[in-house]
Amino acid sequence: MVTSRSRRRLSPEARRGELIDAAIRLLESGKPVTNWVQAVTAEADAAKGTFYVYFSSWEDMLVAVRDRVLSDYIDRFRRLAETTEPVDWWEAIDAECVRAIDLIGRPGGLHDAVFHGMSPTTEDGREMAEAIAAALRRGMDEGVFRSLDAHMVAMTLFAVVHAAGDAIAAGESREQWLEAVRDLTRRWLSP
Amino acid sequence: MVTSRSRRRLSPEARRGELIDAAIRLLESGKPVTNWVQAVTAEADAAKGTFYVYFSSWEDMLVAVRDRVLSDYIDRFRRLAETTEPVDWWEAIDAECVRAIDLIGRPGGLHDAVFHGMSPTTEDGREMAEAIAAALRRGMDEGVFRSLDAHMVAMTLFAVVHAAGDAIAAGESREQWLEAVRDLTRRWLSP
Amino acid sequence: MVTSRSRRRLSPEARRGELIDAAIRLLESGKPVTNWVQAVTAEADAAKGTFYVYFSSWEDMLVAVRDRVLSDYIDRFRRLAETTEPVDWWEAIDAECVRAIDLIGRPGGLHDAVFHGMSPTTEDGREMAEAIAAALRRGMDEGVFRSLDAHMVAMTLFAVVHAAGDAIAAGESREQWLEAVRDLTRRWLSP
Amino acid sequence: MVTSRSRRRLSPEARRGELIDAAIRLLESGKPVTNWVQAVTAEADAAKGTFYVYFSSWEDMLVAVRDRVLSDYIDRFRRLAETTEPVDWWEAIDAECVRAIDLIGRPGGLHDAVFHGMSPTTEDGREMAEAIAAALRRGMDEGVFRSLDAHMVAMTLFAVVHAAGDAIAAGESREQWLEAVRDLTRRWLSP
DNA sequence: TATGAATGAGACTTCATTCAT
DNA sequence: AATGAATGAAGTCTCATTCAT
Repeated sequence: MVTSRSRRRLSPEARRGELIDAAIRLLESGKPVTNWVQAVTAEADAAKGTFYVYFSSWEDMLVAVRDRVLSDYIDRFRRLAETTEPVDWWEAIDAECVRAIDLIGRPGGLHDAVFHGMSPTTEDGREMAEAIAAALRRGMDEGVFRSLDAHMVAMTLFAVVHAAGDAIAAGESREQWLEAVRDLTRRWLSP
Repeated sequence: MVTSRSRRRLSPEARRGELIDAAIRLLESGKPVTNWVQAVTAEADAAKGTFYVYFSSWEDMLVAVRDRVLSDYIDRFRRLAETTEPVDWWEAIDAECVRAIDLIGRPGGLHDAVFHGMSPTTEDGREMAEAIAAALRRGMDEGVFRSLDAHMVAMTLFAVVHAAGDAIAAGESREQWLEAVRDLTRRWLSP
Repeated sequence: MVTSRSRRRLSPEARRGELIDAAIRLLESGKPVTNWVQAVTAEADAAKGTFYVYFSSWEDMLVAVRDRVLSDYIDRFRRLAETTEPVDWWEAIDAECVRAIDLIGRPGGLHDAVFHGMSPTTEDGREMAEAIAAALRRGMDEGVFRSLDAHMVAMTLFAVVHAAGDAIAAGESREQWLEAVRDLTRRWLSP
Repeated sequence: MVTSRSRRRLSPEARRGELIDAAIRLLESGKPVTNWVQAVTAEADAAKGTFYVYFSSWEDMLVAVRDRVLSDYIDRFRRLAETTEPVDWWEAIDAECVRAIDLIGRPGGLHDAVFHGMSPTTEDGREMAEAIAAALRRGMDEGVFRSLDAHMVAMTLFAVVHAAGDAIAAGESREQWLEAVRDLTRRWLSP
């Protein structure tokens, strides 16, 4: 298979983006990969050496992937925490849970690569937890949620959502798990 | 470093046990290890080749470690589910949660090595989940807990306890997390 | 599979013989074996260590196997060379060729283990070649065979027989090869 | 011994060639080698890992060596079989025998590595045997050789030549063996 | 004599990373 | 900026051989 790729000159931004995209694609595909650097560059139609022009190591790439995946979430929670519009907190929390469960439940190793070992000690972990906690705090302030330690609620919620996603990925019923999580949050967070 | 170790002849059982012990010790220590087989045999005061007399690969050892760690739990839950004595279900659930949190919260990679990727699809995962669910079911039958899908409650509880343990391992307050989990279970499972 | 074999005390002769038998059985079986010492002792229903009571190394065993297999041949050729009875040399050579071809043609790695690398430089090789040559020399002396360098004829014959055996082992027609060898010897050795 | 070799960047073709050359050199040298990959890369002034860029295993390399060594032969026989020029078959067969005997007789393990176990079942074996047989068939058609199964003649001839080469490598007289083979072919193949 | 648990040198292989072009 | 050939440290695993019992 001689895919004689000729030198493709791209802007650094674009090339870096293509590599991250390729990594995410592979991570999501769930195919077992051992030789990551080679697999990613092949997928991105770039040469192996090009990888190291943009990332200093494989760990570095993983950080980039995590950033990309999380920034979406974090942004949305920040907006929730900072908006001046009125927010339907129950609807918001349900929607975010579903969204997260579906991301995690998607078969493939993406969420694992992104979340595994992501404790509140990591930079990313803290940022994510804080964004969620900030939103929850507003819901508590407005009296919609019971007053609890928002940080701990955020972490716990994250764990629950994770479990649901895993179970769904393992073949259990999505509907039942969504309902179960909804039931749990209602019981737990209602004043 | 020639630690000219003399040949120690042990019964297969004993030697296998020593190797598992050594593995658990290292896993718990949290020291970063890359070359596990060599590290474990060194720790167990055995030769590298001896490892392969008892385990066909590192994965195989991990299974043995998991078995060892889980069997304790599973036994206790089975006893709860089968006893004819009256059980104080709230006390039981609290006690088990504390115990689990403390195991997981113990610094080091043991619980991670044992539990990571342990979904209800794995043999061990299913066995554990079932043992917990069976106990919960009795609590529900006796009307102490609300009637819910015991399997899902078990999995979720496991995730929550895991999160608590992780947080504690990361330095957060044990007391506050224990209290939070207690509060969650009360709210969630009370009829 | 706990074949709890209890200590079987055998005369050294008998035990050694059993081990050689087992080795030949395995060699003949053609099953791919990597761990020979272990395979042979298992087959002989003996402990691994017992092997080294009778053989100083695996090479040593191979020598014993070779001796066993060859001694038969050598004896027969010696008898041919030394008998005072009249010999039908054409019949004798045909019979020996068939016998050798059938040994070699028997599927399995025995003949390979025994003959591979057996050049006239090895002790065994020289002995075998000499025995054959001695018999041929008598056939020549009696005028039945053409006068040729008996040693070279022996070696060449050996090679031809080997090729025939291999071909048969590889699935070609035994009858045709036997006939071809017979034709070759007639043409080549007739005065 | 730190032979701080600097990085030599070669075209894949060139590097692969150098590795094969090195392997042939070692094979011919007859030195006992256990760790082939390491020995070959050292000989080729390359790093161990480089070997696996071009060959997936030592077996793979052996195939390449065989191809290299055999292609010469096969080509020559094919040409003989296909030429429209008149061919002096006796001269041709003598020349090829001498050539083959000299290759095999060259001390060292090359021919052994290449030919051992090369039965007519292997791809290469069949190809080689067929090329020889095709040439012989033409000699038979032209009435120079007696009519025989060309395939069997080819295999047998191969074996005889092999024996001669081995004997010469073991120190016997080249002249006598060449003469013996010549005598054999004359007797056997003349109409 | 017999056992089988223990050994460790070393073979094989992988893959993140480097660097000459 | 881009390439891809080259590297070698590091890991996994095998198996003939040893030796305490």
